Amino acid sequence: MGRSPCCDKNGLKKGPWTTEEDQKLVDYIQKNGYGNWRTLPKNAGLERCGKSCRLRWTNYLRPDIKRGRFSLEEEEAIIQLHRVLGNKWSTIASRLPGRTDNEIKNYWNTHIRKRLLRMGIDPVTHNPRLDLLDLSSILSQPLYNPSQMNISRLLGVQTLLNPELLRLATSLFSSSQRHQNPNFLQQNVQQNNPISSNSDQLVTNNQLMPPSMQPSQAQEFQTFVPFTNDAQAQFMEPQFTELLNDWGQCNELANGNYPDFQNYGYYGLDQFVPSMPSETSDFQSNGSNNMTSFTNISSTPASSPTHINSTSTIAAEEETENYSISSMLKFEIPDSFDLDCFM
DNA sequence: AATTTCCCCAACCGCGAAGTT
DNA sequence: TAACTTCGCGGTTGGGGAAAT
Repeated sequence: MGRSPCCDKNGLKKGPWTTEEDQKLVDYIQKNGYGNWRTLPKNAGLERCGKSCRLRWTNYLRPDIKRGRFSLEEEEAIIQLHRVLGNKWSTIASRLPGRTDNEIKNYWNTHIRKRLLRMGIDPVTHNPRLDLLDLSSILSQPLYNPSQMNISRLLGVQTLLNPELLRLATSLFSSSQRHQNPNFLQQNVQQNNPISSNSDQLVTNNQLMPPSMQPSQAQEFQTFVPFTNDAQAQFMEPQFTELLNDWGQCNELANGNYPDFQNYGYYGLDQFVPSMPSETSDFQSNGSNNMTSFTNISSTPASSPTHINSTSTIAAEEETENYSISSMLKFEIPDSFDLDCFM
């Protein structure tokens, strides 16, 4: 099918809309509706193309548009929906009453996406970024051969690799294991939530996460992240588990109390927040699984990545935002881990 | 105070899908 | 079935304000 211009552009105005134009458009639509965008501008007395009128109406003038900042709940919903839907902005917008696809897209690109990148998370896949560490090259090296593994070698490696990168590798490996096993997702979802058994169902069930989310709904949202420590461990190759054990010992030797992270996967890594001493981190013990854990608290600056922008208001804003993201993605990069160079 | 740089977001553009003739 | 029209989506741009220098 041949493309056709949306309208005759000769003499048609472009650029920002004036209040007079807005009023004309609103008045016309209130009286006549918006059946035919092509003929609408002429009938409404506007020197704009129909496309411009439609955009102005749907993105700005529509009476049901919500104004102002995105709430925490909305932000969480966007991230969760984006995880499943990708850049389907219109579909995402349909789950967020009062928000337009354009608004959500802008918010994603200017706020959420940047923060995910800063946290070392690929905003497309929602997984830790592969370019942070070429895991395959590591695993293909003789180092990966357990028979050749020893602490001294690992210590040598540590001079080349940031421990946090190694931690990322752990989660990446676990994630790749999950993808190689087609039953993994369903198994885990069923383990976590016997009601919902596939991601489509999850999306359908989450039209919009309400501001005051019920526990059951919260659980349903959480199943978007279908990783559990047990299941994670189940799919880890024994050799790699051994490798992780060694790494754990290695870190223990080097840094002191380093928890054994053989049971940590993508989901559980947030509880294994860095051995980096953090004066403001809330250190606590998780009695349910005997694993030492840190919990991120929104009021703990150290839980956030290093701020590029030092403005206090923005910093405070990001504290909350980072908490929002990290608490959902169950993944975090420590303050001292400079990711900017990877961006 | 002036200039530069950075960032946000409203608006535009190009394309494909769906509908119509 | 093909040609054409309309609509809607996602990516991109650039004007303007805020922040930094």
